[in-house]
Amino acid sequence: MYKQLEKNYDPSVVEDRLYAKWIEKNYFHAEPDSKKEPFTIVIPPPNITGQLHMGHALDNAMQDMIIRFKRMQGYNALWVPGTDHASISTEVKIVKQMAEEGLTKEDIGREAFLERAWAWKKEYGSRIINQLKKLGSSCDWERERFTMDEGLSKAVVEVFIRLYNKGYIYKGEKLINWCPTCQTTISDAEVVHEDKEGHFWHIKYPIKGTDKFLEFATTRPETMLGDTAIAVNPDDDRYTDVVGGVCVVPFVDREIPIIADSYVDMEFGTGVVKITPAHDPNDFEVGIRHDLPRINILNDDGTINENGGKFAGMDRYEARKAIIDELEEMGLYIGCEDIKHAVGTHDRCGDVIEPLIKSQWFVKMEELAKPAIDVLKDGRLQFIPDRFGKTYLHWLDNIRDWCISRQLWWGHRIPAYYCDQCGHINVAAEKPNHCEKCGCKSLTQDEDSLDTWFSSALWPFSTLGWPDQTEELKYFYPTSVLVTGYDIIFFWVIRMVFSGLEQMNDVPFRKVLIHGLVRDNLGRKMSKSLGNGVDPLEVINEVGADVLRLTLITGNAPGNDMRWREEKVTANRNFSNKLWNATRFILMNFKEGEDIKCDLLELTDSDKWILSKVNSLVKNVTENLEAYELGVAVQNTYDFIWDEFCDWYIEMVKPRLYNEDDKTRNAALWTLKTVLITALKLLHPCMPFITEEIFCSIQSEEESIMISKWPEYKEEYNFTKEEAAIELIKTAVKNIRNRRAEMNVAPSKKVEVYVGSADSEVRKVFENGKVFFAALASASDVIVEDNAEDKGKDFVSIVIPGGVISIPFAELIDLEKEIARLTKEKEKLEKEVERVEKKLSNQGFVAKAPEKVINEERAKGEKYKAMLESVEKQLASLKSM
RNA sequence: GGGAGCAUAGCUCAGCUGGGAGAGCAUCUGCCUUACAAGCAGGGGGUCAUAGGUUCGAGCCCUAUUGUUCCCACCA
Repeated sequence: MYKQLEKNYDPSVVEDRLYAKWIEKNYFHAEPDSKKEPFTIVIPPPNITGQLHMGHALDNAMQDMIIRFKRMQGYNALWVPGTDHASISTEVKIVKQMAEEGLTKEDIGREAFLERAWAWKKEYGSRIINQLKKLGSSCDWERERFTMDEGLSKAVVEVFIRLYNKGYIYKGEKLINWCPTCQTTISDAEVVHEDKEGHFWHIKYPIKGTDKFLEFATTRPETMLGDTAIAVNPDDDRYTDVVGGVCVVPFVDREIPIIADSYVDMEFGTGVVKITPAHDPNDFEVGIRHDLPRINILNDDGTINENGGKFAGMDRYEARKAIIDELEEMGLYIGCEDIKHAVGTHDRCGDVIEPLIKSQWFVKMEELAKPAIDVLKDGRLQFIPDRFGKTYLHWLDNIRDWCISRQLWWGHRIPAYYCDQCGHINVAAEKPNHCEKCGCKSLTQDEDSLDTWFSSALWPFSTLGWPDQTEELKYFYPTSVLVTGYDIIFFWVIRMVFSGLEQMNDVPFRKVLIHGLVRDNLGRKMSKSLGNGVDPLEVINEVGADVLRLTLITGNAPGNDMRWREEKVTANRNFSNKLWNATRFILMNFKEGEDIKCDLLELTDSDKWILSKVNSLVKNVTENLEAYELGVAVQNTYDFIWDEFCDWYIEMVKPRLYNEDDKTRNAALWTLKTVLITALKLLHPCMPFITEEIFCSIQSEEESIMISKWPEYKEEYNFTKEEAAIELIKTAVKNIRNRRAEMNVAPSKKVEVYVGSADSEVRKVFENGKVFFAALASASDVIVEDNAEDKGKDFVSIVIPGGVISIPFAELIDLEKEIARLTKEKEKLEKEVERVEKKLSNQGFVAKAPEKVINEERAKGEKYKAMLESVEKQLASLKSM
């Protein structure tokens, strides 16, 4: 009936075995079922290029914890897994791989390239999935999806067409972010502004027809090759006479107007700004206002193009230097100052982004953003913690159109077909036979592909079958909660929200649980370049997934970053060891075929105490999990198991277990088992493996803890009186241990302990708890008596609430020390009494504080007064010796 | 320039709607007590950043200040 446990718990063996069992039993799978309430999570799909790092481990540990909790609670819990094609990352990897063979994309062509990419996906795409399994993730693997699989690609095309037909997607010539390294456009969200050391070059342009100059400063001198105006503020008296004049751009000898525009800040620098509409967002706007030409001076690889005259062909930085050199020779260079300024860089490759004008595809955001703002404001969407809602709103309030086309091959190709005859754009799921405008049969598909995030934006509904109206979609959408890091709100969360609202007319998820970053032990970001990353798989190999998960879940609040500390791992490993050994101990005491059914009436005070404790814990943990306070929930379970259950209850129960004749032995066994199973269930969502292993060893009715019923708070397990009784005994035990330690009494020395109290209730408590009280207090015998008077010089006395404990330590007593100790005790109690009395004599307190608080204070006051009286008596008696 | 977070024991961090300051690690003392030395028992250590305010009562709410971290932003 009961399987004895191995001496040591070996996660490396157990975890794989149990995971295989869960898979085999199909526990992770969920089907629509109108009789049950759904609870859905979609995984933030990891990149197929990715390897599991601590961020993934945290994110997925949290999701698994939530989904396991909900599954046990009786929800129809579905966790949809999958991966993202990660267009840029993957393409870069494949290009690199080809480069080693001396090949380029152009060499092999689009089709062959895509073949390679799919082969790559096939080989590496499952890697991170297997790593998620090692973590214990209870995803429904039958529903695993990939952003480029057939169904999801269909969804992408469908959304593109719908948005295009509504006018939300358009193609236009705009200033975009260009990455010269990756040779593609990127969205605003992918540009990170980094403070970099740079130079501020002061230059002057000659004013045509005069011998005067206009002086200005720039951080990018090479852009002067594309200057089409020079601007001053209309209110700037210094320049009123030159406005309307013309400057000459050196090298290219272009004549450009001197214009007045309020965008120019008079206070800054010389109050003169060169205008390059083709390479600067502000200048672009100025250019529109003044109808200026836009001259692009850059090639896609970041070199200067033919518009750069003699500098054509040079790299942008090379040209920068050459221009300064030549300006100096021409006497147009004034000087240079070192400055620190924000430079836009590509988040993937780190290269400096060049703003330039290209014809690209955009999603018009204004209309789409509105409902996304509304759902947060009206509470249909909620961030945990709340504050991230502000980040979300701020971004949406300032949103600009989303550039979705990428000059990449790996991804969803834009479903737009240009008529070779009339140039009309035909947007359709399949290549049309003829142009819808002119009927011409020759059409060419757009070469570009879509931003990776365009497909992941659809993830919450595309994975459930959309655009088909599947049962899954109807049942599981909207999903319940999205778990992700704060660094991904802009990229993904926002785009899923407006996409869900637009296509499904409902939020994609009701809640967004935000977590922070896992940093190294010095608080630095884990990064490849620093080499400070901790590999979660190594941690799993060493201590198991349970301990990894426990370490990630505990000790930090939602949304906050956490530090990875080796000591914490060790402490948590020790906890799992503690749990294992506690179970071993319990199982050792069960006998084959023993009946452990038990009536509540058979329970002792201590049984009721721990039952009552675990009952409160059930309530507490459930509430915390429901509020997504995962760390608090687990911490409370941890504390309960270690402190209350192991350190106190098991110790209390030992004498009963060791004594075959003890009539309450069965009650003890029943309580041990009941409490342990309850605690295991509470711990299961966080530590799925060890709890399953123990659960299956200690009881035989159910086949798995993960499909067992989540414990519920039961009023009949609420034993307030017994709780108080045991707390009193604990106080007595602690005091006795303390005194013994202070007096250096060897733990092996056992002496009688007298408990004196005038209160029959108190006497009853100690009578009832005599057996374990003796064991815990190293007593050879416990004598409970109604005499609470001091026992004189042969005894050490300890005052506890409601009574006095006396221990015969005559030979150990140092009268002076004892008097000093009691005097200190007396002073302490006097202070307490004073504090309570002050509080109770405060009219405001008595009038306004809740009754419960006042009563508690009164009770404390009485308790302390009685104890003080007792201490005073003792002191007097000692002093008289 | 705008916004947010953090500041609690030597270290790393909890502290849920305001009712007498907690954990882990570290440290000191004593224990191989038949589940666990990856353990047990006991101790020391905090005017909860500073200054005001609200309240009967503030680590928690409000205001300001200091330090620190992060996010957003087109000052050339």
